[in-house]
Amino acid sequence: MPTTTAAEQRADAKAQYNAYLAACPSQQLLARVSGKWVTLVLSALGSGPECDGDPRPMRYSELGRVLAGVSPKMLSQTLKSLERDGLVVRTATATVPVTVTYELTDLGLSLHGTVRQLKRWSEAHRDEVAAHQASFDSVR
Amino acid sequence: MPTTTAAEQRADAKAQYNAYLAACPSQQLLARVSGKWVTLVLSALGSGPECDGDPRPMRYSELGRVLAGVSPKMLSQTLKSLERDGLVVRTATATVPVTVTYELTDLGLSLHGTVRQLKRWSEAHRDEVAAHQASFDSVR
DNA sequence: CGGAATCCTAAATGATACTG
DNA sequence: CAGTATCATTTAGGATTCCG
Repeated sequence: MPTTTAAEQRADAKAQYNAYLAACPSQQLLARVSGKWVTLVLSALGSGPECDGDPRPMRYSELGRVLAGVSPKMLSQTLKSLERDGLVVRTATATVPVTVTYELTDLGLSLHGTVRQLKRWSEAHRDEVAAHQASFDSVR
Repeated sequence: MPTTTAAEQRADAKAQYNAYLAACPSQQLLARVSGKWVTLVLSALGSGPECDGDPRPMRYSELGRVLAGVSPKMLSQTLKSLERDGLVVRTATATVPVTVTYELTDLGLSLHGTVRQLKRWSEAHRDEVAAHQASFDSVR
């Protein structure tokens, strides 16, 4: 029996996939940055709780309140990854109950600008997309 | 036994989350549009296989080749959702083995422009992010 | 208050085989 | 060629509990 079957093909596909990622390396960063909570946190820190204000530092619990429904786990996780990427800074003040605030860095602000564009696109074309969906579904 | 425990709290969280989505409705579209394969397909159709060319129609199998590693399932699924959203058009020609091509619509092109910006951001700041990650990790 | 650790569920994703 | 159907797996996400 030849050794050329499923295992090889799988390895091959992986290799090709990695080759594609190597060709478009930004996809990896893009993927990391496109996460659900990443966008939301970025949005909150960049636009304030009202979704359209100015960037300002926010506390952990405040973020938790604004992004209602987020579990502490996801919030920590997201904030930590953003801090690791240098998009936010964490500031801990040693008051009696500890006070921790998160704020966008310049890098984070620049990304927020881009994300904001994507958000604007979403807002601008939401009706159009919805209309397409409706007509598509009605045919089915 | 009171009926106020896990189930209620879960429902409550859901409700709050929905409330937040209602406040920022574009997040839904944003989330749909930020999917891994969505970005990749959009990229391929918008920039050609080389990742930096011009938009042009591509065949199903060609997309499968370019996005090496994608399963037929994910490819179909992604293409169908994009078609449903009105971002791509599917054209089937009744040749002997069927020929099917996918192409960006104007709407899809406009999104591709925005995604391209995000990609550019990723490319431009990749080193910076990597540096931040490295220094962050070295402290830990 | 701000998180870390643990356990668990559901959804996304993928491999594979089969059909028009 | 262009998919669909099914099953296995990975992973994201979330509830809960405890620590500094």
